[in-house]
Amino acid sequence: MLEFLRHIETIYPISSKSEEALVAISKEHEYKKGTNVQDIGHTCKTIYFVKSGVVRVYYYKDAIDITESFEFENAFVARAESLFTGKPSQKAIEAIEDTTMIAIDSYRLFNLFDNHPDLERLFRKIIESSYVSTVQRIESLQFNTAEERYKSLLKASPNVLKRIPLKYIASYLGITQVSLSRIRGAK
Amino acid sequence: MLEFLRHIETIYPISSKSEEALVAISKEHEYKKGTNVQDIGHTCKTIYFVKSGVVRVYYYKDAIDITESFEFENAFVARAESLFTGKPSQKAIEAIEDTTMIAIDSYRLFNLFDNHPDLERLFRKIIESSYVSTVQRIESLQFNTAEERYKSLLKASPNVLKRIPLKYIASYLGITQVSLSRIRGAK
DNA sequence: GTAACTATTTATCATATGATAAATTCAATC
DNA sequence: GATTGAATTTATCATATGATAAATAGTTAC
Repeated sequence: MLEFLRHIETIYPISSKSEEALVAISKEHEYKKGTNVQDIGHTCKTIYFVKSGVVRVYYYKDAIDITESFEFENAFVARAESLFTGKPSQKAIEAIEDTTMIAIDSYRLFNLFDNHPDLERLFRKIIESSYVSTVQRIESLQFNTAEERYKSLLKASPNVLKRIPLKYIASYLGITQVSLSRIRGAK
Repeated sequence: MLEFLRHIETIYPISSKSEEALVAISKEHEYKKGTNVQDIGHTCKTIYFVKSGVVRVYYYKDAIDITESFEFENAFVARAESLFTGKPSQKAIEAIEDTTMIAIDSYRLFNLFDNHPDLERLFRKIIESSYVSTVQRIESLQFNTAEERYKSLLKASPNVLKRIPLKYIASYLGITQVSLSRIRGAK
């Protein structure tokens, strides 16, 4: 749990009482490569923190597997559209490597907010930065070519390329696996 | 200000003291059709609430005007990437119709959060739902065709079509104006 | 109400990406 | 370490969308 608390401190430092309360509703879990952390159709009641490994969020469009996002060490993952609305999610979370995650019970977390305003602030800030990166992603999908998107991903997160199968990267970029391969080949 | 407070109540009801504090840092402004509410290069220190009218957020890519989003009555607008990072924004906000907005001073708002946790919760919820819609927009840009995107926009917000010039809708959908015209014509 | 300007449509041609299939490389399992 | 299956690349053809230009429709300002 120490890494978890250390990472949180870089976002927004919270009191030791709040730390204790947060730890009390959090549990560490391990997932083998290739297994689902959460399944499609399940209502999201957990916010995860990736301690080690990588996960992806994916869904199906016309029976085709589409990767919505990746999350590496020291990042939070949840299926916001289900977490914040209470509806079943159309997405799944899968471990791409053997992954250790810290699972935070969202129901109990939201209840903590009443007596721990610093926790609410922490999670507000987490959502804020997720929001900012999501908006940037829209810009990239709106008018950049597939090649531009690939190159800026490569520049921004070279580790993605090293640790993630290309087929997942392709759908993340909004193109087919074959197209991505062609773009890489073109040099 | 009444509509403003009434709308807020539908998101998360706040105490009357918090209402007062919020009103104290908010001001009503009017913008003529076609004028910029905020310019490119300006650091965003204001959160706007659209009372009447429509605005769009836009930026330039290779000297081409791209509309990132529209906001109608009873919606909040801000340039998050600047507001939350303190950096100058690469985007502008423009009134598409004569528009009345309520401008909330973000610096003073964030300071209020310490003594008004209900205000912080309100704005956390506002960001949460913005985040959810942004993620849905990514899905639509990731693997839907231009025609699918146009049709679902038409279905989801028929008023967009009525009140927004097509050239703005085109770039919002990630296509050129000419392509959008073709898609509409194809019928 | 006309002139000037802007928005939208239509047409033509070019190109990036999709779809499909096959070949190759890589990885996992016994 | 050979076999099997999965991931990636390569090739071919089809198509949606881009780029450009010109025509038409609609709006604004005097």
